[in-house]
Amino acid sequence: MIKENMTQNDRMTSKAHFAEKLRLAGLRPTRQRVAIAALLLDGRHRHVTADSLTEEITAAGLHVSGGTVYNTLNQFTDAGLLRRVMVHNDYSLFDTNTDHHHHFYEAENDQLVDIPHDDVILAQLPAAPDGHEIKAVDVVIHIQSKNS
Amino acid sequence: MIKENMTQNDRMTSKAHFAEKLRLAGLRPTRQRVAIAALLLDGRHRHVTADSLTEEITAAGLHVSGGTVYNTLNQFTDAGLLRRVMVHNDYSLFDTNTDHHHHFYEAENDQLVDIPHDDVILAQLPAAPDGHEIKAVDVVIHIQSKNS
DNA sequence: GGCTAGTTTAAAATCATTCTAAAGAGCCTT
DNA sequence: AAGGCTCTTTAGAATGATTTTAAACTAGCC
Repeated sequence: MIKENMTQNDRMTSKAHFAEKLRLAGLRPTRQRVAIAALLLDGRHRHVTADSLTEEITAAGLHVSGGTVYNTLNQFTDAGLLRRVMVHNDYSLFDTNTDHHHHFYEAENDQLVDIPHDDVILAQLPAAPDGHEIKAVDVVIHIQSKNS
Repeated sequence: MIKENMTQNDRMTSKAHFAEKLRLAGLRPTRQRVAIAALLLDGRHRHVTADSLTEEITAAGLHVSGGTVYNTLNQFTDAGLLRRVMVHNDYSLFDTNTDHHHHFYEAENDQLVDIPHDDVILAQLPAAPDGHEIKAVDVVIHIQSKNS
């Protein structure tokens, strides 16, 4: 999706690409949102926190205020560009992979690992309560290192 | 497990019952822990927060400091007497049902509903990463009211 | 070029949860 | 029943992630 060797022109193209992506999501493509989109929405699958994202932004020689980092993560999530993963409530984790997939979570190291989507989890789901419909199914498999 | 019409003697018996339960769990049966155990570990299945538990304690004409409510919930959870449910990260939810079961979660009303355990969820689980073993599998089915 | 609504900002506010240091209570031993 | 040692509880302060605030910007439109 994003090539290794980008020319100046490629960079501009991708910037426009992210701006367009934001517009389609109903978000005005501001400087900050485009910068964050370029970091998070490049197709790579990973998990970020408000903190780790701020570090990335800084490493890229940019600056975005803390409040905006939080707002942007929430807006991207609401727009379906990111997915919030619930594994603990110390802080929020966001997944750049919005496809339907599940996670292994190792509490010892607060480590989250994607479950390859071809490692299919077949589940016979119960019907949603009356008047309700299923929006999403989150499966978190808690793991721990073997004390062998 | 706990009868509707308890005599003074039954009450004392159940108090001893909870004290014993705590001892077996490796927890010294203090006044506060026994009181909370009597409220939470009576066999009824429900979901509580530090806040809702504090209200219950107050309603029962008792007082337990905030710090102790939190400590006790954590200790009960570590001892396997309660189960922590991860559905959002606004505050912690504890489930008095420690049996293996899953949940429906309705974000609109922050409502958590147990999935009847006979509504079996069959899942073909992937193998845990090398050197790890599966400790628990949490399934949360997010639901929303139909806009019919 | 300028308007206007939506956005960003730094700083303050919020809020659940944890920590602290001192006072209290199980419980074992005598 | 008293002593004592450790574990608990307590109220209040501290922490830390996240949200809110009010004022300074800016994207997109006329």
